[in-house]
Amino acid sequence: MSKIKIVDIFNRKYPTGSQVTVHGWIRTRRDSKAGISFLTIYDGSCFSPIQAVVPNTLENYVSDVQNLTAGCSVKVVGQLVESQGKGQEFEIQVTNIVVYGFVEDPDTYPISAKRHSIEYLREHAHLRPRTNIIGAVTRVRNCLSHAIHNFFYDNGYNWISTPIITGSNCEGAGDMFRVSTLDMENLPRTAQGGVDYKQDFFAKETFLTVSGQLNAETYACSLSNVYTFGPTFRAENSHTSRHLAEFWMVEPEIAFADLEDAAQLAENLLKYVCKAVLKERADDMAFFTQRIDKNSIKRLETIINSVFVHMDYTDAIEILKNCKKKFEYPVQWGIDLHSEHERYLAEEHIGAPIILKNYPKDIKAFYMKLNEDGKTVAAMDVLAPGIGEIIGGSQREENLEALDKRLKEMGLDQSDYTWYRDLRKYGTVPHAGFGLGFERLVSYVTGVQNIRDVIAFPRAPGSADF
RNA sequence: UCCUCUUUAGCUCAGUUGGCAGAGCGACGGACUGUUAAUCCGUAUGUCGCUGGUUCAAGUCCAGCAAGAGGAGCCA
Repeated sequence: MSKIKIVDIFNRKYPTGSQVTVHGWIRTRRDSKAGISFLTIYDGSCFSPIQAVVPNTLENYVSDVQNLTAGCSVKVVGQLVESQGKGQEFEIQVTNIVVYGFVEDPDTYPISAKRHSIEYLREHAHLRPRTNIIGAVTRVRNCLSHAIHNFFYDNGYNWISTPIITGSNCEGAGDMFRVSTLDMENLPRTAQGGVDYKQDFFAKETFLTVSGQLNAETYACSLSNVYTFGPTFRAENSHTSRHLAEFWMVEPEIAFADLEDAAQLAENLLKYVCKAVLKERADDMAFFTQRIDKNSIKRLETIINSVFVHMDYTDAIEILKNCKKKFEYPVQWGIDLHSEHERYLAEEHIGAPIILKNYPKDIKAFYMKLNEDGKTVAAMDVLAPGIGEIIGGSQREENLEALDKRLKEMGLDQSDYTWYRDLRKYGTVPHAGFGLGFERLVSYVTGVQNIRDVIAFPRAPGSADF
């Protein structure tokens, strides 16, 4: 008698006739007057639940089995057999059942067997992993996460755990959360009346990171190929279906590489992880396709089988100018593209992910490599239909003189970037990288439209429950 | 931060011209059944988001507030 995972039953790890023990939770109970009850039990190991057939001859049939409702936790022991009924391959003929926990007041149990709105589930974030949809999202997310690590490991990348707490407030990617142990009710003051951060824990102002890129660059400039994969924090008041205050980001950084290398890496990575999901989570993807978004599987196949379209910003502007579509924001060279423009390019003009490259320098960050035209930088965005920017990256400016010029142009202080500038002083190399929003990837892959439903406990402005 | 929409039973939602608070599902009780989101019969369930106003009368009209959702901006 072995304690097993339900997934291994469907993987035929145990021959029919085996004695098995399954631990899990009740999805539904159906009683038959033939003297048996049918339980569907899930343990999270795969999408499908297992059916357990419980005879009324068990001594706790009336006291326990007859009182089982959705959400009760049980152990069932019995023989694995081919199902006598239609609808499932296998079932367990139960000889012993133990109830660990009943559901107190089933009438008010928030997760009934019926369908709930995704917003309702979000308000019960501690119970929603019990649902089909969040269970499936969780397994796909896990699969994507492992696929990312596998991809980089197989290609010789080192995973760098860059710091969560940063003393640099010049990472340049948005508003930051302050990290402090100072007593907010009684702040220490300098002689000038400002807050005296010398008395704070790190003896300076500190924040939560908005990007691991600058730190990752230091390791790329010695280990050649590295990546970070960790939490990222942005204190922006964004109230949309694709922003979180706390999210996970994948940031590869490659040395002796240019923008084209980074673009190729992005394409290879996306194709690799999509293949992994199709192969390893076919059950969950079938569910998403059936119930959430009928294009879920097709979308992955499109990514895998297509060559990503590359397009220069300058050409994109021409396409937008010459297309018949009316935009709210007028198009001209030099503007930052708006959602409506990116959507048109990815969804209508191409209909697949598109890599936009070489943006005007004035709308991009200081560290991006200035192109020979002197007007554009070697930046790229990967735009996915339906979700927008899923990857943003660039070749980095490796020339110290050019970097300093850009810092000055943008009103930034050289002295804040001492260690970053050192990389250009001592054996500088051309290098490039990008950031992939992990939750945006999970959202895109599953078809679950709100990013708050693809992370366990979403943090957003005005919302940090659980 | 701006614009739009939503808020009625445990859940999903109807509620007409201002006139007795409704349905489906779930829960509970029963019937039936190797069942499949079972089916059939029955029962109970309400601060109509909150506060104020108009009216003989407000779920419905008006004002304010709150929460949620979608879009914009910012970005991943």
